[in-house]
Amino acid sequence: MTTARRAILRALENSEDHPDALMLHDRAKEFDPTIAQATVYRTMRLLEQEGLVEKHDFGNGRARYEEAEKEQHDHLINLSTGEIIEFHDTNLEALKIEIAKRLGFDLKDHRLELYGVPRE
Amino acid sequence: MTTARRAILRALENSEDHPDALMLHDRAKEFDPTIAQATVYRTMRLLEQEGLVEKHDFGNGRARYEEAEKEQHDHLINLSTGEIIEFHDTNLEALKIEIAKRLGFDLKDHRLELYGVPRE
DNA sequence: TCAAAATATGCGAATGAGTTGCATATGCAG
DNA sequence: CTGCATATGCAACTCATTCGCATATTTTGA
Ligand SMILES: [Mn+2]
Ligand SMILES: [Mn+2]
Ligand SMILES: [Zn+2]
Ligand SMILES: [Zn+2]
Repeated sequence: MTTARRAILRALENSEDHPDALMLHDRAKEFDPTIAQATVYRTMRLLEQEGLVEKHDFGNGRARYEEAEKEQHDHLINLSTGEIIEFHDTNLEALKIEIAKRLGFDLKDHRLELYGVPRE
Repeated sequence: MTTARRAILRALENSEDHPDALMLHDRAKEFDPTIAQATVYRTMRLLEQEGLVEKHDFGNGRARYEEAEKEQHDHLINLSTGEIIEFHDTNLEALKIEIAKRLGFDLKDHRLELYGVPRE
């Protein structure tokens, strides 16, 4: 456990949004001003492999991250503002598993994003 | 409508899978041997913007394409083989719309991929 | 049918997120 | 403390995709 890693972990804990690696780099600098981007990339890869972090691709070119501990949820992206809204739906979870099963598979992972505009 | 574009369209029509730009380039060469990769990229971007093609990211680095649709479907990726299985579920479609509505949004787009391994 | 205007192409160079080699610095076990 | 294992910073690299530009093809419309 190094200074750089502690800085990144803290940056992550303090984040309520879904930051990308560059944002995390900036935020981690507050705790370790000399930290390099490469270290952020390496650390995020490590954390993801260890299952401590979830990596998302919301289609803006850069991967976005969040701590894995939270309860299972999916995301709705507000196309007007870019805001990311988290939601959880039990029926949906069950349905995903059931669909996989119907096709002869055990569901190991999934990706679900909804893109919408606010209802006027 | 140019020779290059016709070649790409034909390559796409003849494809039953979800080819990436490089695969399409190879396949299009059959109809226009001098076609350049840049043209494939440009044309796919155009087709996507026109809504004639759907672009997917199945997490292998390269974007995958298919004709915009036959009928609405989602994808299950067999993690053991990489095979892509298409499926359609009415309940799921309805549920996605309903969830968006519940959150105060009109659903404009969505992305759903299931990743699974064959049940033993 | 033809020439000019409009568009698309091929090529190679550029981009940008992410990765990696390597010399140095840091962390940790003894 | 010391020594070895591991992580870091930096710069160079990768790889998919985009772009500039000179040239070629298509389209327009007289
Ligand atoms: Mn989820
Ligand atoms: Mn779909
Ligand atoms: Zn989230
Ligand atoms: Zn498909």
